[in-house]
Amino acid sequence: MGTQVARGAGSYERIYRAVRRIPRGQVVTYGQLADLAGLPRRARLAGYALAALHGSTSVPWHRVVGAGGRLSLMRRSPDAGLTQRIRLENEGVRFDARGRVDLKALVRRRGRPERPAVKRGPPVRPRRGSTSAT
DNA sequence: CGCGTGACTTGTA
DNA sequence: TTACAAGCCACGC
Repeated sequence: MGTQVARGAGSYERIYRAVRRIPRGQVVTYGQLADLAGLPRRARLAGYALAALHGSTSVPWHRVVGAGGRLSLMRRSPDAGLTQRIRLENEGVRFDARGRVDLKALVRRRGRPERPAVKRGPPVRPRRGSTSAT
C-alpha cells in the first residue's frame, strides 16, 4: 500500500485523511474538518482541498458541509450540490425544507476551540454632521 | 509583491 | 433574512 503520503508537501492530504475518518451518515463542517486534520482555523483550506479533488475520487467529500449544515456547493455548482445531497440522503442524512442538513447529522464539536481576543474591530464609520463637531 | 477570487467562518449592522 | 468586515490559505495574472 502507499507507504507514505505526501509528507508536508501540502495540507491537502491531511484534509483528505480527515474526510475519510468521517463516519457514514455523519457530516462535518469545513471548520471542523480542518480542526480534525490538525489545521485549526483553516476552514478555507479545507474547502480548497476538496475543490481540488477529481470526480472519480474515493474521498467521501459529500460528508463535508458548510456552517449550519448548508451545502456550499449548491451556490457554486448546483449539479454537484445535488449529488452531495443525494449521497447524504442515501446514507440516511435528513434535510430540512431549507435544504440544510439536519443538525443531528453534524458531528458534535469536541472541546471548545478557545477564541483568543480576536475581537474584530467594528467598522466604525464616523457619521458627518454629528454632535461632536469641532 | 499586490489583487481578485474561491466547496469557509464568525460577528455585527 | 442579507451585506460587510476581518482572518485564513492557495492560485493565476
